[in-house]
Amino acid sequence: MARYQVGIRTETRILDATRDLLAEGGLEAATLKAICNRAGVQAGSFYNLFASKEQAIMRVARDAIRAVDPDPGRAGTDTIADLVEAYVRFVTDQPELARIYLQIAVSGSNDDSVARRFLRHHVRRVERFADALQRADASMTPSGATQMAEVLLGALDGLAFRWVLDQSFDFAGHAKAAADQCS
Amino acid sequence: MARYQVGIRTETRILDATRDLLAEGGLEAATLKAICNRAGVQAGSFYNLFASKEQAIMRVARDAIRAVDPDPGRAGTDTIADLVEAYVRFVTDQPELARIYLQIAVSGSNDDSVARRFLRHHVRRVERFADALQRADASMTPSGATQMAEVLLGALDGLAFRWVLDQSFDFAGHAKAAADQCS
DNA sequence: TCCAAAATGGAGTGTATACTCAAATTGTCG
DNA sequence: CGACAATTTGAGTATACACTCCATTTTGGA
Repeated sequence: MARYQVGIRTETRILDATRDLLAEGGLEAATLKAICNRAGVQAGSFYNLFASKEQAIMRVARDAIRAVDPDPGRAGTDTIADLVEAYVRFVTDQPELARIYLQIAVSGSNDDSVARRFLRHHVRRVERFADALQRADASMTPSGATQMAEVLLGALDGLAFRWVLDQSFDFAGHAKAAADQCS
Repeated sequence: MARYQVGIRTETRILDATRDLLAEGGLEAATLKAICNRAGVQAGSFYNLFASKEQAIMRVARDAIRAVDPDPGRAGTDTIADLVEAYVRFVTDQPELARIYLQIAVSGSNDDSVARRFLRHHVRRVERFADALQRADASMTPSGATQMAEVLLGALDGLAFRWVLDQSFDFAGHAKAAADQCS
């Protein structure tokens, strides 16, 4: 029952290929054939390791979602500026991953586990932002901080969306402006 | 070359069918077969009127995008609250269209005219918002108003995105909170 | 060294899709 | 009416796709 090394290597090759294809051409480019070609593998091998194409894509997407979160080790100590900067860096460093993030979230997958996963991460981020807001301004009520965090994160998402459509947009500058409005 | 009435009627039937299908099941539900079935038309008739399926969808999407804009007749007189309310109403009244709006914009379509169209409308809306902001606070510089309008619209887009994923989210309330932060 | 489990190749299946075309039908106008 | 263009039909084409099957090869532990 123990897995062979070669199988594990093949798995990572497939995941790498999937990630690359998603980054280059979005969901539509990530066909089974394209994935197998790029991974240097035949369909049979793919299905020896993954139950479906979607499963491979979800593995990649899950990692992308995780990457949006700033360093979890610093939770409870980071400022709003830190958190915003981490978000901006993720989006600008990995624009295609950011697009995939949006694309999958909005694609109305038959399997809504995707949406739920996104939401879980979103909620966690909101908490982190709200925490930072409250540390900066002790007079803020918890629910007020949460609401403001939702708005700020919404703004970041929306500005990222806009930047994905038009990369000449000054995403970082507007993100900072959004953060400044919360002080 | 003059068009017969019957052809015009068929065209609207096809567009109605397309709109309904998009509203009910998103892009994935709007297959050629489904559109033709619902319109009571054969594939040949469809292609007598439209060059491609995408063309029909774009016609519907274009109208939907237009609908996001509040009454153009009141441009120059409406308040931020008016504009935000119009946005909220569009999203909550037509959730599927809002999803398609996001879906098409982010899909990295082979034809980037879609993205450009979205951007054009976005820029127009930003101007409208910036105008309202400046009317409310004359001390605001034009570029400051534009930046704030971008942030506010970004927040609305982001909050709408969140609402599309989780319709129990209080979109209207947070949208109002975002608007209030701009006063 | 042996062998069962794991991995692989690759042809093949089934299905859904957008789209075409020649022929038949229908609408308009002189 | 009669001619002719606009429209419609519906069977048909081409293609892309995810996925299966299974004989063969490779792996790694006993």
